[in-house]
Order: sequence, then C-alpha cells, then structure tokens
Amino acid sequence: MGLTKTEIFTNKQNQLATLLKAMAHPARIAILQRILISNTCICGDLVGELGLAQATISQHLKELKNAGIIQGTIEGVSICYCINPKTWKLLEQQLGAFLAEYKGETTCC
Amino acid sequence: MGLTKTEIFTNKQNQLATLLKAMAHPARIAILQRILISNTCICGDLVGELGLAQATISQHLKELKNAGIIQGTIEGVSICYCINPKTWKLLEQQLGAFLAEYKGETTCC
DNA sequence: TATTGTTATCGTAATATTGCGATATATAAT
DNA sequence: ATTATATATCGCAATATTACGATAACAATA
Repeated sequence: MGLTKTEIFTNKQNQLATLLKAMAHPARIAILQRILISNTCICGDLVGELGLAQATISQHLKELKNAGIIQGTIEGVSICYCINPKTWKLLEQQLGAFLAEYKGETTCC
Repeated sequence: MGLTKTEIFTNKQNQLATLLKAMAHPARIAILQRILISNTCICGDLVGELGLAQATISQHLKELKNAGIIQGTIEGVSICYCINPKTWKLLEQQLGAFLAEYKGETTCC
C-alpha cells in the first residue's frame, strides 16, 4: 500500500492530478509566482528570498521541472528557469474545463 | 523535517496549496467529476464505480470535506455529498488569478 | 591552475499519504 | 429486537514527501 492506483483512472485524471500535485505546495506556488511576476527567467534569486535552504529550493525546482511546468537551460554560471508555455496552456485548459463543469448549487445539501 | 514550513509563506499561498493538494489525487478528481456530472449529491454510488475499497473512498471523501471542497449532510440511510459553492468559487478565483499571471513566452529559455 | 560562485545530488531523519481489512456506528426495514 | 445496508473510523504496512547539511559538479574569473 501507500502507492496510488493510477491504473484504474483515466490518463486525463492522472495527468491533472500530477500537475496539481506539483503545484500543491506553498513553496512551489511562491516559486511559480516569482517567475510569473518577473516575467523572465529566475537565476538563483530564490535562495534568500524564500526562507528555505538552497538544497530544498533546488529540489522543489526539480519537481516543477519533472512535471513539465517549468523548463530550464544552463545559462553560463547560473540556471535559467521559466514557465513551460505548453504545459501552462494544458493546465489552463484542463483545469478550466474541470472547474467549469460545476453547474451551480443544488437543492439537496 | 518532513513538515512543510507554512509560516514563511502567505495565507493565500498556503490556502491555495491546501486546496490544490486536496484535489491532487486521481481518485479525488474522479470523485469530484462524478459529483459535477450528476449535478446532485452522491450517496454511495462511488463504491463499485471506482475500483477502490469502501474505506479508501470514505477517506478520500473526508479529505475533500476537510478542505471544504465538498459538504455532506446525513440523508436518511446514506450520506449526501455535494460541492461546496463557496469553496468552488474561491478556487475558481484564486486559481484563475494565479494562472492568468502568465504573460506569455519569454525569449530567454 | 586555483579560486569563487552557483546549482545539483546524496544521504538521512521526521512526517505524511495511500490503501485496505476489520470493526464500529447508525438508520431503515422486517 | 433483529437484520440488512451504508458510511465512518481504527490500525497497520508500504511508500512518498519535506527539509537540510554535506558534498559534488560546473563554469567564469583571477
């Protein structure tokens, strides 16, 4: 046990869950907001801005990268991270469709 | 360690992370979609539809309820679960604002 | 080449999550 | 009162997550 039974769900459900999970941490939300606000890559400014150790931030960046939400290229001395447009669009689509399925309040509860 | 450092993040960041975390599991996405599609409460039809044990589903429902995403009332023999309109609106708002912060592709990556 | 600055990875401890069988609880029907 | 049906909770094992110090890797510069 302790292992999610992905095989009984649809690809879309698993994919959305993976994306949400990657964002479901305040540090990773803060990192994404930092990238979004500056509208460019971030190159290590994060350490010091957030109150987390360098190793921890690197780990969070890796998770965001593994999920495909951000992408990074080596840029000389520091790494350049930015939003992956493809995944961001997918996220807006999937999540938008999911949230929009709500038809409004029902009378039973 | 193993404990999220919520105190170094804003309330909004923590709140959004909590909501996302509650949804970040394929079973819970499936449960929510099931509620959304039928547009009414669900009363135990889930067991059997999903391939999970009754105890597991009950636990997932509890997590969604704890996060405030669904609400339930005792309805005779079975429990009635439906979307919590307030939280759903909050989710649409917060998540919409978050996703909309993206200004489009940059040239650096 | 040696040094400096930056990011990644390893190893580890503490805690959380996932899933389920067993059992408890509670209502409706007999 | 007993039985049937439905949901919740407990306890457990397996696995995942979170955080960080230590250290490695790597490019730029002196």
